[in-house]
Amino acid sequence: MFLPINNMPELPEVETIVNALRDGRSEYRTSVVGLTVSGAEVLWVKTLATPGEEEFKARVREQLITGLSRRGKFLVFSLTQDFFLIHLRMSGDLRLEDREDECGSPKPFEKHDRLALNFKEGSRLVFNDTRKFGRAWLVKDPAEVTGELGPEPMDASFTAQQFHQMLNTRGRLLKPLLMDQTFIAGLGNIYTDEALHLAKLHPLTQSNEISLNQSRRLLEAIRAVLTEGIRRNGASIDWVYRGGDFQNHFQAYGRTGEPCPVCGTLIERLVVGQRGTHICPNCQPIH
DNA sequence: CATCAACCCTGAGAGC
DNA sequence: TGCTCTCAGGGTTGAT
Repeated sequence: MFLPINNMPELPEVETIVNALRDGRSEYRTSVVGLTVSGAEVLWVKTLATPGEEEFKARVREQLITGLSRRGKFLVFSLTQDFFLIHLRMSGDLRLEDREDECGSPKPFEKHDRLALNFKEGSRLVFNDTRKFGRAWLVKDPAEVTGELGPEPMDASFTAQQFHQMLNTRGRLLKPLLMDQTFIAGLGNIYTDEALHLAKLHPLTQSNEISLNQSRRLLEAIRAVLTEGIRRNGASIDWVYRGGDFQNHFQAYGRTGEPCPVCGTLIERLVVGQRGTHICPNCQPIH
């Protein structure tokens, strides 16, 4: 059975990293908020989406990190003059570490390190990304990057009625639509499969055939799996995000051929929208 | 507007 | 053992 070695950060993983990095918890011993950038190092130029390397290095210098938040799967660092955004994509990860070891000699970069912000305080934030899919932006307005994103699923002002309306005004297959970041922000392959299983909906259902009750159930399921992901990460970021036994908690994702925890029927794998998809054929019948 | 395939990459695992 | 081949993943882009 295929199990991800990589992080595959979705909304809960990004939320966990943002909270830990902002509050100086878990492996991040201090907060990044309050640190001042003294310089930047670009180890893989394509990781930097915008601006170009030289402008980035010049512009980011002397800026103070005043805040850190999340929008969809993007980390959004507020700086004195700009916003610095990071998308971890498949394999991205962030380290906050001292630039020197115990002996006072410069700490070398690790394999797959792509980008680093050095701080006046002596530490650095390193973006490590094995598969090079991750990206970073330095922009005046975060909307330049996140402007097209759909609503935040955990936003309390986002209602089932709105969700139902959105589903019904599009004629799309349910799973690809949920993974479309301009439709709703933050869901990836894992949490989409989990939410559909919990809501007892088939991924190939037409979005405009979803009833108000099903929309309500689906939104509740999305919130439940995201909340569970956040809660578990919050309880134990290291083993969750670093790939411990977190997959044991999934009901459908990655469990091809294993019994559905609800009814015992064997989980099946299909491909929907070019993505590996896991369903219980009994709990999630095609309508 | 919706769908689909190619692309960006690496490393794990299979087959030989 | 070591080689080659296939495949997984999120999101962007361009064709239909």
